[in-house]
Amino acid sequence: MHDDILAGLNPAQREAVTTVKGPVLVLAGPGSGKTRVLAHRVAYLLRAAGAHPRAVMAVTFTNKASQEMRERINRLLGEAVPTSTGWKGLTIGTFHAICARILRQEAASAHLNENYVIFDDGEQATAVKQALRDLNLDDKLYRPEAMRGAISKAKNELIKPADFETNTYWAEVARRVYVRYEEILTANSALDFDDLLCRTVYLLREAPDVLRRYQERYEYALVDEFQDTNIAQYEMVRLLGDKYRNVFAVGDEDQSVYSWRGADYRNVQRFREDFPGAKVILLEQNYRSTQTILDTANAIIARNTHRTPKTLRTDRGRGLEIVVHEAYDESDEATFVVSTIQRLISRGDARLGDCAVMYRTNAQSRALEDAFVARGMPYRLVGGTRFYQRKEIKDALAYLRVVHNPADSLGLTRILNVPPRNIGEKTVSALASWSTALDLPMTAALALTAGDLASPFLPAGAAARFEKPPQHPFAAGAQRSLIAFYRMLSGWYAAKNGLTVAELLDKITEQSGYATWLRDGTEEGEDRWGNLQELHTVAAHYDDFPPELRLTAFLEEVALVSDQDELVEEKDRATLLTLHTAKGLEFPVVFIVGLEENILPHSRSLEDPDQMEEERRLMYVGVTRAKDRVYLVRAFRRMIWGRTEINEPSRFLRDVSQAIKSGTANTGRRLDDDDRPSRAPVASSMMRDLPGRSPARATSAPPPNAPAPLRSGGALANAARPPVAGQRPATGSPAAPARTANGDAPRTLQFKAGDRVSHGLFGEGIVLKVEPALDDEEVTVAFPGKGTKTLLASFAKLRKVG
DNA sequence: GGGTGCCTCGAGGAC
DNA sequence: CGAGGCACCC
Repeated sequence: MHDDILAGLNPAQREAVTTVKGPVLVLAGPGSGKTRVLAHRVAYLLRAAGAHPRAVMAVTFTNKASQEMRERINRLLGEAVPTSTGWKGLTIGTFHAICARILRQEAASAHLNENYVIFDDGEQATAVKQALRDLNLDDKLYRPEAMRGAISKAKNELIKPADFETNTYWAEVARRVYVRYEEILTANSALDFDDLLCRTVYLLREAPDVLRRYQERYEYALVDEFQDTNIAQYEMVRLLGDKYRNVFAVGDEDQSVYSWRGADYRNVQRFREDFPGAKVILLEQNYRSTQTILDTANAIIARNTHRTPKTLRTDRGRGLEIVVHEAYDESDEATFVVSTIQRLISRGDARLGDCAVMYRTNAQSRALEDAFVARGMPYRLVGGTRFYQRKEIKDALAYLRVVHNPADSLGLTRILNVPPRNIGEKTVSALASWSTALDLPMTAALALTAGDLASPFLPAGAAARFEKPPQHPFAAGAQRSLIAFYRMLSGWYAAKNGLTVAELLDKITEQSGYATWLRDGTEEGEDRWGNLQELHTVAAHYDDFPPELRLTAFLEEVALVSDQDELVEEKDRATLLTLHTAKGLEFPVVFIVGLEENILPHSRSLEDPDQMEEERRLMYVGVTRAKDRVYLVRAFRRMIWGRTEINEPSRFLRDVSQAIKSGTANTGRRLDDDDRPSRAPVASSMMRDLPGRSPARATSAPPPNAPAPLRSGGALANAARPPVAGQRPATGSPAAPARTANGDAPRTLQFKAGDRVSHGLFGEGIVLKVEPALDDEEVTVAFPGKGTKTLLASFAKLRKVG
C-alpha cells in the first residue's frame, strides 16, 4: 500500500524515507532529491508508520521551501495541506514561523504578551538607535549597525546580556546597549527575529512542563538545510528531539552559506555527538544537472579545505558546455543575458520561465531589470526592495499592528503624524518622554491625555494608579490633535474583532485620511495605492479565520514572509534572484553574473579564508542550480555607488577555465553544435568575443578604443586575464550573423526606420532604428507617451501597421 | 511646526 | 546612485 510513496526512489533515498526510528543524518549533494526525500518521509510516516500528523514537525529555512514541501505532501497524500497552521496538526514551517507560534501559544510561560509584534530589520535598527540615544552614546562612535550585529550574534548564540563577554570597552558598551535594547523591546511588547529563536529555547529550558509537552507531541522531527542551523536552532531541535530521538536532519556542508547569520555547519558534527548511533545516509546521485555542470561545480568547490571530498554522479550525460562571457559593463552584461534568453526562446530551447539570473548582491538586479523592461520581457524579482519594505505598506501595517497591540510605541510613532495631522516632532517626543516617565505605553499616555481612565490601552492595574488623569504636558493645539487621533485609534480597536482584516484596513486607511493623502494625483501616488490594494488582497485571505485569530495570523505571516513574489505567482517569467535565495531551487538555464573579484567573491571575503570558502560554496550553489545550461558572465567595468570600478575577473572563472583545459569539464557538446551547423568553425563556443564580428550594440556604451585583439582561447582566456585599464575588451554578442544560422527562414519582419508598428503592451509606435542582433533584429521604437523601447523583433511580436 | 533641499555616507545575504 | 540626516526657510 505504500508502493506509491516509495515508487521511484533509489535505495539510499528509500532508506532515508523508511528509517523511521532513531536519529538519521542525511548528507545530500545538490540535486540528489532531498526535498523529495523529506516530503516522501512525511507521507510515509503518516501513511505507513502510523504517525499522527500532530506528531510530525518539518522545519525548513525559507517559506518557499515550506510551501513546496506542503505541495509535495499534498500530492503524495492527495489531500489539501493548507497554510502554515498545518494540516490536521501537521507542523511545517520555517524555524521562525514555528517558534512564533509556540511563543504565542505559550505566551504566559514565556513571559510575553500574546499579541507581541515582530520587529523587522528596520525596526530593530530604530530600537538600537533609540537605545544609543537613551544611553547618551554617540552613534558615530558606536555604529548602530555594529551594535545590532553584536546583539543579534549574541542572541543566536543564546547569550543573554548578563553573560555577554565584556573583555573590551566596546563590548562593555555593547552589553549596555543590549540591555537597553531589550528593555525597549519589552516596553513595545515586541520581539525581533532572533528573539523568536532564542526565546523559544529559553522557554523550553526554563519551563519543564512546556518542554515535556512539546517533546511528547513531536515524536518525529525533520530538519532541512541542517548545515545552516545556528546554535539557537540547533539547541531547539536537540531539546525537542531529546525524548523520542527520531530526528531526521538533512544537509550538505558544501551548501552552507549563512555563517553571517550565525549558521555553524559544525552542528552536523554536534548532531552525531548528541544523537549517538545516528544512521548516516549519503545521497550522491544527482538527478538535476549534466555531468559538465557537476564537474564545473566540483572544480569550484574542490579548492575548499574544510570539507569531505565527494563525487556527484548523474546519468544525464555530459550535456552542453558552460558558456563564459565577458561584457563591457553592467548594462552590456544585462543585454547579453536578455539577448541570450531571447535566442534560446526563439529556437525553442527554453521557455522564459526556465531561465534564472543569479547575482551576489541585490543591488545588481537594477541593470538586469532595466534590460528586461526595455525588451518588454516579463521577469520576477525575488527579494530585493521588498513589497513589505515599501513605505505605504509599512505604514498600513503599523496602523494594524498598533490596533493589534497598542503597546507597540514604535509602530505608533511611525503613524502618529502620517498623514500629517499637526502632531509634530516636538509633540511626539513629549508624548514619548511623558509615557516613559509614567512607565506606560504611548497609547496609554494618549488615553490619559484624553482623560480616559477606562481606556483599554491602559495596562491592567494602571488605571488604579490614578484618581484622575495626571497633568499632561501638551499645549491646547497639540492636545486637540492627540485626542482626535486617540478617538480614531480607540474606534478601530473596538471594531477590530467585528471586522475582517481587509475591512479593518479599509476603515483605517479611509478614516485616517491615509488613502486620500496617498492618492495625491501623481502617478507615484496611484502606484502606492495599488500596492495597498495588493496588501488588501493578501489580507482578504484571512477572511475565513476565526475573528480573534485573523489579525494575529495575518500580522505574523506578513512579518515572516520574505518575498512578496510568492503572493502573485506568475507563469512564464524569468527569475532574478540572489545566489542565497537560489539555494534549494533549480532551473534549466542559469546565468550567474558579476563574476568579478570584489563582487563574487565579495570584497568582504578577500582577507578571510573562511569567508572565501563561503563564497566558493555560494558559487557552487549557483552552478548546481542548473539543469542544462550555465552562463557565467562578468563585466569589464561596473558602476558601484555611482563610481565606475574595474575589477579583475573572478578567481572562480579561472578555476572553471582550468577545469576545462585539464579536460575534466570540456567534453560536453558545444552549445551550438547541434542547431547551428553553418557556424564558423571557431574552436569552441567559449570563443565568443571575436573582434570585428560583434555587431554594434545599441545598448552598450560606445567603445572608447578598438577592441583588444584576443589570442586564441577566446573569452575565457581573456576573462581570466586582468584587464588593462582603459582598454576595452571585446564585447557584445557572440559571433552570430543577423539572421538565424540554422537554416530557419529569416523572420519576415524586416523593419526599417520610420515604420509604424504595433506592440501588445505599448501600443502603436514609430521605428527609430533597426540593428541586427543575434538571430534577430533589435528594433528601437518610440511609443507616444510610453517612451522609447529597444525590442527584439520576434520576441516582442511587433506588427507593422498602416 | 512642517517641508524642502542639500549633503554625506553608505549596500552582503534573510527570517 | 540612493536613503537618511540636518539645516534652513516658510
